Amino acid sequence: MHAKPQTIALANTRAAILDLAERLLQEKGYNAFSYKDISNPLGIKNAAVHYHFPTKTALGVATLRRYRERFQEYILGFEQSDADPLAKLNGYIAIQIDHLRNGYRVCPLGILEAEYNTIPSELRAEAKALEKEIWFWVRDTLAAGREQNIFHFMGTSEDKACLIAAALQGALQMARIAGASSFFAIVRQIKRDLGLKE
Amino acid sequence: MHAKPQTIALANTRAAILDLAERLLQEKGYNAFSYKDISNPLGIKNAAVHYHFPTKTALGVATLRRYRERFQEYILGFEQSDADPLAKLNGYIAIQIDHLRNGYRVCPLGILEAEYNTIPSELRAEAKALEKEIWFWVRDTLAAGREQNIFHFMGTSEDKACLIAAALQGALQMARIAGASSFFAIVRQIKRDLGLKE
DNA sequence: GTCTATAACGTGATAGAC
DNA sequence: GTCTATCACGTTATAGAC
Repeated sequence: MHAKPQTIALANTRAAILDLAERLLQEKGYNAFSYKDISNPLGIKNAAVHYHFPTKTALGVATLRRYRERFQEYILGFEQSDADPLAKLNGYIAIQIDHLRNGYRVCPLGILEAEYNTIPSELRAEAKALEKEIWFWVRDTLAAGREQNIFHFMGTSEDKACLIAAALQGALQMARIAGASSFFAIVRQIKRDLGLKE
Repeated sequence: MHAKPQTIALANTRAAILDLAERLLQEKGYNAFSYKDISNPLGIKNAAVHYHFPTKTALGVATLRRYRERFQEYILGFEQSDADPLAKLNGYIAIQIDHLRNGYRVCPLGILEAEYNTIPSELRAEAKALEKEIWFWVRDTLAAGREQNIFHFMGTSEDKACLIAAALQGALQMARIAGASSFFAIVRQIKRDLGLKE
């Protein structure tokens, strides 16, 4: 039996498009990237991109969904290894640091929230789903950490999860203007406000 | 002596354009609003907008500069009335609540940071100036509040100012997806983490 | 699957009349 | 100061050949 080269080629191109779309989304925003920004670097034509993703909305949705699935796998890894809450928090922060170091990308959520009134409803729905998952996970991690006397804070873990998620999202954006040091200042302060040792 | 009607007319149109541009900037972002979005509601033609602001860059810069000057006047009012640090912090939060209640607008800084890689350098410079002013003022307010035993927190007021500024910025954005309640959750938590009574 | 070619539209911007 | 008219360009998207 022979392998099916065309199927492989499809998967590769598709994945390459999604990789680039994800990067462009985080670097420039949904409105500010075009099919040309995708087809040119890949050495293909915009019609080829349309073959894989008929509309820009479909491309955006697929990009965000893949990002979300990757996040799910990431946190699943923590559950399977019985990681402690601090390791989980550090893991979430590590994702943001990765974005920061990778060309000052911002969280896709932050971009889509900023552009919220101008993006298609399908994209909004995907963003909502991602936001919910992140928030649930941060909240549970904070609650578990407090129960184990690792984190110390006043108020509900719901409120604290909102604060930390929003602060990290804002931190990545702020870093574009104020530099990477402002991002790390925020991470330091988040940890102090959880009663963690420096 | 007669008044000069044409001068007054100019000032009115100019101000009306800036009002609308500011709203559009905070609601849709810099890239997503057009001259048509401005001229149509005002009942004028796009050429008239170009008369007052030759380029979109000039319009964006003027919009942001006026926002910054208003902020300067706002904090000057606090200095002249010898307001205490808590009143100042609440004043800053009140600006954000005003944005939230006014059609889920976000902080202009947040929008411009998200679009940072796609906006003209003149706009970036204006955003930097605004960011600096806000940060200095929040930092000084936090430091004074700690000295007066009103605020209580670990770490430097520099770090804490970064955290609070980023969190409020992220809170306005998050509210678009998660609703206004998530914004107020973050405000509550910020105050708790400053050792303020509920 | 990818190409060429093109459609249909919106954009920022300008020239010149009033 | 505002208008009409127009330009040059970039955008998403489609039809049909290969």
